[in-house]
Amino acid sequence: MKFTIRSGFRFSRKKMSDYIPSQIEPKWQAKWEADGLYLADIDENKPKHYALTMLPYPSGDLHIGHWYAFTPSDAHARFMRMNGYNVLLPIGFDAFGLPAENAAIKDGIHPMKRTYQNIEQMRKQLRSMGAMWDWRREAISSNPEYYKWTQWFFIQLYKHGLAYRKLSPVDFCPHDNTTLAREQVWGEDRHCERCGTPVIKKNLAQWFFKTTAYADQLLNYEGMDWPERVKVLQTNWIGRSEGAEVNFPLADKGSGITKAGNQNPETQSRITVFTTRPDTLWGVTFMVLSPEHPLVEKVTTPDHKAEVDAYKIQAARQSDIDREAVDKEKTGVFTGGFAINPVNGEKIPIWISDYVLMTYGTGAIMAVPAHDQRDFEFARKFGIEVRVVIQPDDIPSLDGASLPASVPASGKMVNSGPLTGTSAEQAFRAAIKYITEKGIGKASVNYKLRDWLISRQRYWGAPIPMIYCEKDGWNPVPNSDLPVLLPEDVAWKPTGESPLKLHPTWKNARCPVCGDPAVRETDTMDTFMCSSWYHLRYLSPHYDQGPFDPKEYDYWMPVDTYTGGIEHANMHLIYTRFFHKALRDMGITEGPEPMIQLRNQGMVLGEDNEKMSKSRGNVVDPDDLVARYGADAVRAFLMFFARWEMGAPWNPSGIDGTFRWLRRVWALVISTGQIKSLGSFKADVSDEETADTMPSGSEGHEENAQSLRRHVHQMLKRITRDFKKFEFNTIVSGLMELLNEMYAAREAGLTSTPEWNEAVDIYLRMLAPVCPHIAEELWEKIGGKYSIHDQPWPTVDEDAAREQEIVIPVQVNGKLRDRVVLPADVSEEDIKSAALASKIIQKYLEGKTPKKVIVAQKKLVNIVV
RNA sequence: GGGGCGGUGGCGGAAUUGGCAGACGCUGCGGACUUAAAAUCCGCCGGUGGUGACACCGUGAGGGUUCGACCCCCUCUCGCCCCA
Repeated sequence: MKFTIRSGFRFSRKKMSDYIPSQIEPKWQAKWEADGLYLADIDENKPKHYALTMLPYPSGDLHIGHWYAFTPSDAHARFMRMNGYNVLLPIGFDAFGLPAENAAIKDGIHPMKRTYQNIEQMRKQLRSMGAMWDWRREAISSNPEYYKWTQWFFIQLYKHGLAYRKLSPVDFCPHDNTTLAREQVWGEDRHCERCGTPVIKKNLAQWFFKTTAYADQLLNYEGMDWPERVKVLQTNWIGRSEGAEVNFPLADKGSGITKAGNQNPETQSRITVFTTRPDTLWGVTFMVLSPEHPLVEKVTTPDHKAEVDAYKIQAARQSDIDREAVDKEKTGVFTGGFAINPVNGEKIPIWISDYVLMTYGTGAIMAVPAHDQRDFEFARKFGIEVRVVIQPDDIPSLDGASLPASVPASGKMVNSGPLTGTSAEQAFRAAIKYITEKGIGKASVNYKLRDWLISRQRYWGAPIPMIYCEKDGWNPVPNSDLPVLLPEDVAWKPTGESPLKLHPTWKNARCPVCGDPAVRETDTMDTFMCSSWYHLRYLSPHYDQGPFDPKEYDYWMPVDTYTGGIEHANMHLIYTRFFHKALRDMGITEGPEPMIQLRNQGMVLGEDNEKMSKSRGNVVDPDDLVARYGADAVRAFLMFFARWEMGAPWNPSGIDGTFRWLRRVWALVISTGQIKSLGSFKADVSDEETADTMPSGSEGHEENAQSLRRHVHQMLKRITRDFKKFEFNTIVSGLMELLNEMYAAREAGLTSTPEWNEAVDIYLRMLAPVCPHIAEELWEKIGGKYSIHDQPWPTVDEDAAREQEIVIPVQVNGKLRDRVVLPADVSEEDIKSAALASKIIQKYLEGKTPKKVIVAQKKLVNIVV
């Protein structure tokens, strides 16, 4: 059953081996592994490249999203490897965390058992990707050898004054009597996920890291090749604003029903506010405290107590986002108390409202309704005076009583004591100077960034290594006692309390200072703590003299390329930067930043354009795809089907095209490259022997061979550029395009030329990072030296890539009318005359003399008539 | 309300950043091969008019700058994300 196609090329389909990924992929994966092909060891003779992808959580099933994150990152790492870098691409697991524990509460399987089962399963799935991970460096954050150092870092932060304990409000379910993590609070009414009871805020003593101490440093992105939008997200999240703190004394210090307790009488008799607009101090007509503010009790008069208490309960149930929404109807109650405006001595009422958050600034505001929209709405709703202190230049004199909305803050100051008459811009500085001199306030910088709350009332995390003694207070566990191991014999009663707290003996310890009986902290650490330093643990996951081997650190750090989802911009990526800077100040790490280059991938959505989820039934299973199309096709399709940083909805039939492409690659190389060893031509074409070795043929034949070579080198240039830019979709489309050219070249009978051999050679090397298995297999089949992944990236021959002829589009009045073909070295003058000489162009000119002829380099001619 | 990103054929997306819009792929249509189907191969595929060469229109809408705008500027609009 033989057949012939036009070129005279003959083959028997029965004899030709088909492209069957399942026959080649596991084979090569096993060989690469056995040969240690991807093990990355320190090599001072090569430039290093540390390629890092965000640490996956071992959910137990590899998601298409993992493939989307990992395989292009792997392709880029492979590209760097072929470019002569000693590349480290590690992998591991962010193995602590809530899901395993919640599942345990449901079905009784121990989180540890489940986690390690999941890891086993995911290792298998990950291996099917054919990525170049160095598995020796696998790090698992729930291993004691890992979390020992997580705890050690906690202690270092504590010793350097960057970890502290304080009361903080958390979401609390009054029915289950437990605190809840943010993701356990559901719905608009914010109810408990387990019992449906609306949650309240409750103050609990918890551990914090002083991220705010590094707020200004975190705003500096010097030398960081990070996407602009991530920097913007972080800048907004850190939210630096300059302003002033101003003290408002209480009008009647004796009144109120508080038990002042042991609190400082000074701070008990005044309200401190943070304002970004100290210039509007004379326009203050009331004050608002957050319902949780400690002074609320003190300022509230007995006749307002019932109302205030009721409001506090209601406010505690809402989320901060709901509370601050500008378009939300304002609510609040009057406390009955008054404060004194320190700049003019006026007595102003103190209200409470949920639009003031305890977590921003000081939890209290001075309200200037004329120049702040939220204050304005509040004042109008409750009939409070609106007083204009800034008169915009272009509007007639404003009257607070009739103002329809707050007015923007530029113009001249009015009704503002010493500031009256100055411009609003100058008034900002003048006001700060004034309050500083009078001793009623000072310049201040406020950040939206808060200190990082790391306590979790949970079992499956690294125990916080602190011990409390009645006599000596809180002290860190001595280094020699690290790690503080998690007990395995824990009860899974869904009490909501930390199982560590309920364990009969675990919390009992000796005070490291006096040796008396003491108790351990039973909370565990936020898993973001584990992921803040995993890039360091990868360097030496079993090292026991410290968190990492300094030799490895010196060689590999910093991370050169970090890839992952943009959703981590405000959490993980800020925490890890903070961590690095804190460690640097302790002399543990070096350099300003842990990760030089960051690239984000988007998200693969379901066919229905929705986020993939089991409940929606739109989940794409990568294992099924691999079984059907092979890992190479899945990899290539994920790189091809969308712009990587954008992501896109899944297209179920698109992968067919990618598979067809690989089959065409296979068929072409098998049928034409079978063949001789590569000895007959140098992949490295720099020694230019191609012209001599070319078989004699017709002129056209030679021309076609040159044209093939030109296409190959032009594409090599494009693909090299696109790899550097992480533009994977055009890498794959470029490879498809070049394959089409090669099919045409085969039709033209070029398969026995050196140019053809070079084309196949370069093609496979360009394919190798994208589809490592098929490239390796075909490389072997054409007699290439194992492994293709040890081959250098091909070099562009600029001369070969250069066009001999150029096609110049010619426009008349901006409309394309003709094209002229000219030698590549033509002068602009000749382009002009050729364009004008064109018959078609002549027709459009209708004998008129052009007003202007624009020759845009060698790109285009535009004739204006 | 503020900030960011985006809107290009039936679909995903290209366009070397101001110079031929729609590369590459999917879907669809037509053809070859086949007893037939699958697979494969070849061709067509933004819209309107025309048998046709061709003409006009066309990158969310409107305006501007420019010889020339998917690209730069202004106004608006829709979608997604972040912060309020």
